[in-house]
Amino acid sequence: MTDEPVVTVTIKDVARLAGVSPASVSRALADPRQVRPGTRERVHRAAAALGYHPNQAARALTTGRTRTIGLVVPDITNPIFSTIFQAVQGRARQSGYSVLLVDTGEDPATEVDLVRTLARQVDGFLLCSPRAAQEDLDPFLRATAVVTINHRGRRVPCVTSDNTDGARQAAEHLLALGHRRLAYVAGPAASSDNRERLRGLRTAVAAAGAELTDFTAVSPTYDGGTAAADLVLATSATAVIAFNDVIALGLLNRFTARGIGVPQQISLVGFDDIPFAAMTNPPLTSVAVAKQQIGRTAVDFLLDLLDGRQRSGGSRLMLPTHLIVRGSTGAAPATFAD
Amino acid sequence: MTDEPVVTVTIKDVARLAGVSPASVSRALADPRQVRPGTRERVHRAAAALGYHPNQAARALTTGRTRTIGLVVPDITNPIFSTIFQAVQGRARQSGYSVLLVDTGEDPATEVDLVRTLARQVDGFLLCSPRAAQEDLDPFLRATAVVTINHRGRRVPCVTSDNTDGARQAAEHLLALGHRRLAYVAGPAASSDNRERLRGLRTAVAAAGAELTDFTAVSPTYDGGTAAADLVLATSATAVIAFNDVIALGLLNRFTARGIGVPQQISLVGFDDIPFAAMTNPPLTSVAVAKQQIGRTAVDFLLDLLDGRQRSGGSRLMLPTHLIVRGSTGAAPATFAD
DNA sequence: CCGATGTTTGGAACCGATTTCAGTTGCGTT
DNA sequence: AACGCAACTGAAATCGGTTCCAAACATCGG
Repeated sequence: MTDEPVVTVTIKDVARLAGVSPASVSRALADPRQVRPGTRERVHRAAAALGYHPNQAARALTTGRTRTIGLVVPDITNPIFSTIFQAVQGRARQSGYSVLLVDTGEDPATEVDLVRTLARQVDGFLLCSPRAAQEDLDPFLRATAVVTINHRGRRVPCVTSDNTDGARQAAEHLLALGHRRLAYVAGPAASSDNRERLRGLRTAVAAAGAELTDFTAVSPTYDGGTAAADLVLATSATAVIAFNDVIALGLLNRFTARGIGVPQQISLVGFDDIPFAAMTNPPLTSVAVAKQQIGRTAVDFLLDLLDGRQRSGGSRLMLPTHLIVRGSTGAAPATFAD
Repeated sequence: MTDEPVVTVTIKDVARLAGVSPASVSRALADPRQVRPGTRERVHRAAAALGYHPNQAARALTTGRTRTIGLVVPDITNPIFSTIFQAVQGRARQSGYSVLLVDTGEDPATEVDLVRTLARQVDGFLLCSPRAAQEDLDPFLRATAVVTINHRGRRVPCVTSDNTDGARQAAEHLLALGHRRLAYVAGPAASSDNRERLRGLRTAVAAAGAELTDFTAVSPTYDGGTAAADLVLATSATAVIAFNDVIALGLLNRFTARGIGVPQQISLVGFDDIPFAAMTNPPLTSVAVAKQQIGRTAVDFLLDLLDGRQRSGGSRLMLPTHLIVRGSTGAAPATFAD
């Protein structure tokens, strides 16, 4: 109807058109109960007519809130993180927040650097699977609200998955299939997910009197997986658990290329249950985590923190995991004695 | 060394410590040539000691620049877009810009809505594979700088891929393998990529006197692909080209589930060459696009626009594509006459 | 009808930077 | 030593909102 403004329309323009002061415009828009119905009406009409949208920078300056949250992930091309991003964005938007996505490229130094420079631009951070040491991040986080995802920090709200139990499920599944020698292709040492997964495996494997070897992948990526494949094959393991699905896909690809049958000769389990896990041949058995809920809850925790709300039970949540059995796991091959 | 500030440190704090005015601090930090070496030195020392980082909101208010760019994508879980994000973030960071990522969920209405509400918070947008109609977006973009990716707009800078040629390469590859009946599983109608790919196919197929059927996938996703698979099988096509790799993976999965041999019974080609394309069984033949360069160039174009620079040759770039032949394409099956 | 109370409202201060403008300083000339 | 010019610096205005404060107004009870 009216022409869209080419120049920016400010609160003063609205005030002038509505015949009130800027203060009243601000009030009418922020909390309608503070002004008389008639005034409110005129202000809203004027704002709509001019297509007024408050300047976020100006608002941020007085309120100290940017209405932006930073989501820090190691690698957005890993579907686990892009899925979490979607959940985070969805929930954030409901509360009028935007999401500044930060990809650290799996590099702890970059992570620290980016967090430092962005700390003033966001109201809070969602640190997803941080790779940097807690103490390197701490200084910058003192002034900024933080919720960690996939990482149990000391006094920081966090939402995590029950990795230990997920690992247990994976191990017991394999043990039940007759596997006695398992291998774990680990992820980043700084990842608490990784430590917990390893711990879960160790416990279950030890309880069954079986054997577990572990390697650390050069990186938690597809290439890291292909590179680790030969190391795994050099052991006599009949089943491999990978730190995540992306590594598992790398392993699978190299195994197939080497003519090693999966699961005939070696069984394979991943973590995260990314969509692609179901698309491979054979489809990948994987430990599913509640990606959507992780993202949503993390935002809720962060907003609680920002608004000074307290959670009964504290802002710490551990979500259950569950094993999804697909075609990449099968009975242990018959071996020549043992 | 010094304690990190718990309260925010402003330009005044630095000024006081350095014994100069806030104005000089601003100058010393923004453009060192404007102040005397001695002053500059004291200011820098003071800023470092206090761990001063300028408040972006305050800066944005005066300068009118937020130093943030918005990257709008249909679906960040599609690796093509997450890879582009990484390239964009990398280049943006070099110039001191942050990236606000916006996932529209493939929905044109959401896209328009998000662009509208965020237009004031970013210096410019990178519209990646927009699904909304140009005229719906236009009003908001009049006031904001825009570069489109994978979309040729009328008077908007853009960086695209040579889809027509990529499609031609794919078609000719298949024709050379003896296929005479091809099918195209299309993407969103609003996508100019889609239109160009279809056009490229039509031209090449027509020139060879072969046949092309096309369907539109319900959505350019894995599920869209699996759903389209049966439609494709209902035709007598011996080769399928999918709008993108994600659809192709869905097709592949359903074909395999139906016991249809790829490429023995049907050949399959995707677009984008996402990393997962190489991991499937058989690995997917795909038309590669220059994801990294697309992202980088788009940022360059946008920054040029923001800084009022002119590009010789205009800010329009079309990058070459090339077919990567893998295992999902093979000779057309021998048919009972034809 | 008046004072007390409560609700609306506008003026002005403020958030933390940048930038204009004018004043000060330093330096090279003559 | 005085002058002019350039380089440097600080005070103050400004960006566009929010919010405190006090004034204006309306409402109510006595």
